[in-house]
Amino acid sequence: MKAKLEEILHQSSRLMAKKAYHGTSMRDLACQTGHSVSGLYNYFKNKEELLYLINYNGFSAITDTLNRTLETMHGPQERLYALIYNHIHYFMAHRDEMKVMMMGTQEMALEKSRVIREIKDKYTQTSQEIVREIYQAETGAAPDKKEISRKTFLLFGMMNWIFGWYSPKEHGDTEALINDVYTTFLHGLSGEKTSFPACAGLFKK
Amino acid sequence: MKAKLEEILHQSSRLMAKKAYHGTSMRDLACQTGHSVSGLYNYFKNKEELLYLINYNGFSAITDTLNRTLETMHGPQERLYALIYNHIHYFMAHRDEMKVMMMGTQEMALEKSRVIREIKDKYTQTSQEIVREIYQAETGAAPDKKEISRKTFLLFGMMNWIFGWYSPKEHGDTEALINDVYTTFLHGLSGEKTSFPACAGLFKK
DNA sequence: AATATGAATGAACGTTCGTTCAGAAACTAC
DNA sequence: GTAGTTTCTGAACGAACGTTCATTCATATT
Repeated sequence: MKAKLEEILHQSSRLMAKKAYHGTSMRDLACQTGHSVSGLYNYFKNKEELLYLINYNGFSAITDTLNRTLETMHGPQERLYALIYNHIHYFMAHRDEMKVMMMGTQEMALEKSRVIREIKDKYTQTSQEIVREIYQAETGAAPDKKEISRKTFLLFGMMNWIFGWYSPKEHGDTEALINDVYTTFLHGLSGEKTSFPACAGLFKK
Repeated sequence: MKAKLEEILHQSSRLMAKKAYHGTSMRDLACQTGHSVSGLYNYFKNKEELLYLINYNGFSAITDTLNRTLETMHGPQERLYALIYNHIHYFMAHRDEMKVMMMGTQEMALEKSRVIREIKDKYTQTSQEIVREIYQAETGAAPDKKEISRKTFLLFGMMNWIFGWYSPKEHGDTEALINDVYTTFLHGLSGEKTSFPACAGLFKK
């Protein structure tokens, strides 16, 4: 009953990860899950709700495990590592769901997309807080709000883009990946600013 | 004539950036461009070709400007900065196109997707070469192929994810963003590896 | 003025879309 | 074995999809 919905959500993620939301038809999904088309509607109200449930379950899971982990960690570096470890490990175990979750909430009803946005905002806020703490701990300087925001999103970029290229065979195991992200971000954060004003002028708009 | 196709491609990017490929209908596009539905077919063979042209023009432009710029730059740091500057500036000026280009080539005919993949592969190769050079220059160590590959993709992640969050008002101007990416990656690359083996055990699978 | 050329159109084609619904099938409880 | 309940299904719905085509329109050439 509940397990069947979970299976439908997973298969739905597999299809939508390949062909996107509008490219995946209810008939495709019925074929993939072994149900009839009409039978699927016993488990959810409509197609749009599928997208919502995948997003809701995914983002809820990732924030829940992070918050539970952070309760026992208080050092800035450990907390940053926990954030990265949690994020990447979740997405490694749910790559199709991840891709669907990256697609945005455009196709959802307004109220549903607001629920998802709130979870994401809270996750972003937690992450920015961790980045702010470690910035202060590493540099001792007063953190600029815009800069913290930018750098947090750069971290997200490194982590979220993984689904587009990573394969263990070609790029090493997950631990190496996590360490690269952690090392890159930590040292990058505390590195002194280096600009190339002379260089920038060389490019024509 | 050619200008009208360019305009159609741009409007197509705008729509597809919002609603994805399958979510954008020929009728939507006709309405957006002011043409009739059938009139659009004077400018391209079919809908799938639209996706191809957006991708081809975009990736061609970005690689062409990069290659032209790299011809006059020989220092590893300058070359890295040029890569980042070129990538981010192009995507800032073509955000909708960028989003479409990130959607992948799943909906294209096989031969067309192969053309796109070849351009992307060459761009990746050039970037990896730059990263390899700077890794050697900064650390003096022999570069591990897998590590270079991973870190190059982390750089791409920081840059490609920008379209999902950046707004000048909230996160500062483009130059600050470019500098953050450059600084983060440069210092992150040469930073010594820091791992948390004790920490990793704290997480349950 | 007549003709040739390419651009643009409305109507229609056959498919496929998400969704519904009356009823069959399967399972429980008495 | 019968009645009640839940699970599932095939057929069908109207709407929207990408694409085609016989025309019309606009412009340029002779």
